Amino acid sequence: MEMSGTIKPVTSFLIEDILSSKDCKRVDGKCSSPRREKCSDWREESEKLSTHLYPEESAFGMHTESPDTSHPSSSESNFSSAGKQKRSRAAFTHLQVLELEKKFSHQKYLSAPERAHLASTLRLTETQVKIWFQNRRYKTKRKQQTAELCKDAYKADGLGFREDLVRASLLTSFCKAYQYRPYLWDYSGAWGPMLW
DNA sequence: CAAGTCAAACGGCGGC
DNA sequence: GCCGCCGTTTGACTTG
Repeated sequence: MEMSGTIKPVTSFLIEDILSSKDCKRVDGKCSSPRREKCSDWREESEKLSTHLYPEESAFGMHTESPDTSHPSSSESNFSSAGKQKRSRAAFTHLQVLELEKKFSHQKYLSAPERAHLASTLRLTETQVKIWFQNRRYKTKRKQQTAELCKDAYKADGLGFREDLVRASLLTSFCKAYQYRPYLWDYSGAWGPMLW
C-alpha cells in the first residue's frame, strides 16, 4: 500500500496545537462551545497529556467526557428505533483523536483484532475506528495531491516578481485549510521552507 | 444570519 | 461478506 510519507508522527507535533484547535474554542481558558461538553475538560486533558499522565492501560480517562461517543453513535444506535431518525455525528474527544492519530502515524491500516482493541481502548465502536481510519487515509491522500498540484503550479509559474503574491495567497489558503486541524501542519514538508 | 469549513457517517463500487 | 477507496451528506461550528 502507498500512503503518506509526509504525515508527521503524532509525537512530533504539538499537543497544544491539537488541544487548541478551534472545534474547542476557548475564552479565557474555558471552552465557549456550548454544544461540545468534552471541551469543558480541555484543560484537564491538556495537563494529563503534557505530563504524560496516561493511566497505564486505561482509556486515558477519556470516557469521563466522551459525549455521544460513549453510546456508540449513529448507525448502531440512532437508527435503531422506529422510523428515520436524525443522523447523529459524534464528536470525538481530543484524546481519542490523539490516540487515533498516534496509531495512524505508525500504521495506516489496522487488522480486525487491532481495530477491536483500539476501539475498546478508546471506547469507540469498531465501525467508528474503521471509518476514522478510512477518512484519515483519504484526507491524507487528498492533502498530498493538493500539495503536489500546488507545487507543480508554483514551479510552472516561474514566480519572479509575483513570488511574494503567490506566497501570500498560499499562506492564506493554507491557513484557512488547516485552521481547524492544526495537527495536520507539516512544516517539514515541501511547503515548509517555501512558506516560512 | 448566510456562507463557508470541518469531520463523522453513509453509500456505491470494486477487489479479494 | 468484509474491507478499502472515493465522493457525498449532514450536523456542528466559525466567520464576516
